[in-house]
Amino acid sequence: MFADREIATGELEPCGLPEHEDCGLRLVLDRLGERWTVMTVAELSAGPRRYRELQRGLDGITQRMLTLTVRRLERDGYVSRVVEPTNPPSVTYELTPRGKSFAAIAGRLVDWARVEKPFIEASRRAFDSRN
Amino acid sequence: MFADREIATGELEPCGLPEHEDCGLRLVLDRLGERWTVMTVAELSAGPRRYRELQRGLDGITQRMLTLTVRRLERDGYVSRVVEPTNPPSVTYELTPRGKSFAAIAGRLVDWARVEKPFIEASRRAFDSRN
DNA sequence: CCGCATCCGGGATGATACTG
DNA sequence: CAGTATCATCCCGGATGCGG
Repeated sequence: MFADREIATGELEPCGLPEHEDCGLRLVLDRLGERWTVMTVAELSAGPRRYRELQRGLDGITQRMLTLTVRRLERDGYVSRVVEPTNPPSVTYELTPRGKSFAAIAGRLVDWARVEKPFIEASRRAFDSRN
Repeated sequence: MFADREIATGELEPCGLPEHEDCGLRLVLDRLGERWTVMTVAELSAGPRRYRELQRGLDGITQRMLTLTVRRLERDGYVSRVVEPTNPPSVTYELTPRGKSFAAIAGRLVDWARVEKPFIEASRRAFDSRN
């Protein structure tokens, strides 16, 4: 798993890198783990959005968290931020090619999660009643 | 994206659920976002492991975090935990079918991350020097 | 060998208020 | 409209030590 490869030594490197490091995984997982990232990417995958639009689409997000989320996505190159110097200013967010590629992966996760949800919940209940 | 579906209202529900909820996403992302989950699953995808084996495979993990990580994976049904009542006891961890399915998704993430890593780092540097 | 208990710091998140 | 600033809170994760 984790892509085909040959292990000359017979030792399997689970992450697939000789350095036995975490590859660039943290780089990606750090974003993925944050509360609003996936929902924000999902929202933007439907098309460019302005700040308030985005906020309305993300039920319960605060302005602070929205700003932080899009900033970090911008920093990692998932999202582009375009400012129109009108008055009042208009800021539009849009997925970059990398963002769209990321969205495709995230989409699989979403679909998988939707299918597994009831079973995971059942597992938790079973585990909790055992303990 | 996020699987094909029709939107009767013309309104796109980014997460794909009428409830405009986060689907079962949090359920999955809560695990995925945790620091050792993916590496642990990767390790176990190479085969069953005993506690210490697992720890040796996960460079830098503390016992506390290892225990927490496998417990939560067990609770959600990704991992099965088998105790041999020997002396001293022997505990073996192994991926369940759900765990293997999850590992396949995580594997895509790992591969994607490995490819994108240098570009993401470059994006960060560019962003940081702009600000 | 396997795992739990306790203490602790830092980052993630949230509530609220304010600004060009 | 599109953010900052500030304060409070929570919990992950690390360090350490004990127990079966």
